[in-house]
Amino acid sequence: MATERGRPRNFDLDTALDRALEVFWQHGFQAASLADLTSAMGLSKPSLYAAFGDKESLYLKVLDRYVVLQIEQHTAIFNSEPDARQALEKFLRTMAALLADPTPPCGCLIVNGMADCGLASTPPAIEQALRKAVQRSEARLHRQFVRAQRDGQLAPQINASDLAAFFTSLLAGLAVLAKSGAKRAKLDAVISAAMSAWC
Amino acid sequence: MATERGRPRNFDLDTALDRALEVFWQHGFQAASLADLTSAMGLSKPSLYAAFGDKESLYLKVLDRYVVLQIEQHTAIFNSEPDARQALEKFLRTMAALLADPTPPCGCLIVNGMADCGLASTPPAIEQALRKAVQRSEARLHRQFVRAQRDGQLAPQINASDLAAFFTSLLAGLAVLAKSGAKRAKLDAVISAAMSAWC
DNA sequence: TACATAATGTACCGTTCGGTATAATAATTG
DNA sequence: CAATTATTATACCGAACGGTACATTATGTA
Repeated sequence: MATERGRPRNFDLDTALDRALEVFWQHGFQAASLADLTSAMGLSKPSLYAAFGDKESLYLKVLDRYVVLQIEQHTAIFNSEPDARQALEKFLRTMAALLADPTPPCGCLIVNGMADCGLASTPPAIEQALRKAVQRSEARLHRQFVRAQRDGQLAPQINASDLAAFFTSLLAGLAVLAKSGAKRAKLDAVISAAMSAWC
Repeated sequence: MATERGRPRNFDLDTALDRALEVFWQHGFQAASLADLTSAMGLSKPSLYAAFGDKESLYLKVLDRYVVLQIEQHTAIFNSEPDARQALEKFLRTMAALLADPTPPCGCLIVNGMADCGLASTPPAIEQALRKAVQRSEARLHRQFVRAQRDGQLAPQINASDLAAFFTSLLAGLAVLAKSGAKRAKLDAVISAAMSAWC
């Protein structure tokens, strides 16, 4: 039989993950309690454990989903604008608008989580996954810049890796600045200053 | 009598605060337990409460001390170099070296704490103090840039406020990048790219 | 209908948390 | 040497935590 045996679960895995994403995004791994999670996801603790494992395992699934969605969004923006420099600026300003939006969740899940990486506070697997998430985001920018250089839209003497690191750092800085209460105008001013690194 | 009555405390307030600073720096406000704090500070819970109040009050004292020490350090670096642009770069590279140092505490206390600002996770007073700490740090840079313009070392058409916001964002980004495992060479590359915003 | 399977709600476990009452101890004043 | 005053250590409190055992209920197959 290809059909599932027994009682099927009456909730959707992905939507439940999205609810969990919101909770972790707002509270972080530590501060998000199982009560918060089960309440937001609309299921009981045993159901949560049966479907996603323990809290750490759930966070890792949520983080992976976040990165995938994020990369897709970035790619869509880059593809919507043929001029490489304008595409980057459009990408940055879109991110700034999202970060400056005061309605939760605020900031960036990865940046928020990275701050909690310390001693015993965060499981090693989570720290590792967060580091990899930053690398994935930076690699996405790197690919974009290499392509721009190949297309002659970015000066060849510029180091694409360094530029990717710079703009990754910029995004993280914008996320922190936004959480500190900076309005969108300030983030846009920062972006304008940063764009001078392009050429 | 000007002398204190009763048994004097047999520990130093400032050194105890420094120990608490290390603990909060590594673990953040939430994850730092009273057991961690009393152990590192070398005093019992009642002594801690008598001297510093509750955990939130202690954190606020620690944060204020951190900001004061930080601003002093920044000022010392700026004063050690007459050329404004070189002073800024020296300042940034010194910060990068500290951030990239793998021996704990890692990152920036303010940036780490800012990430935890969400819903019920962090007391409002702490969020407010963290925001103010970012503003203080940015104001320190702003003063430096205004002075540089007055001395003719920074182009007058540049907006000093925007530049201060940009380099504040850069510092936050460097702190996050460092926690994600970036080596000092990468941070230095980011700084080199960022310095193009100066002129 | 009867059985099998899996998800569900409830109640609970041990641990750790922040914070405090109590009692003993050490140091300064007269 | 007493008396005073504040610090100290121990033990404890209620609450919240992550995680789980158990019995129940709902859905599928035959």
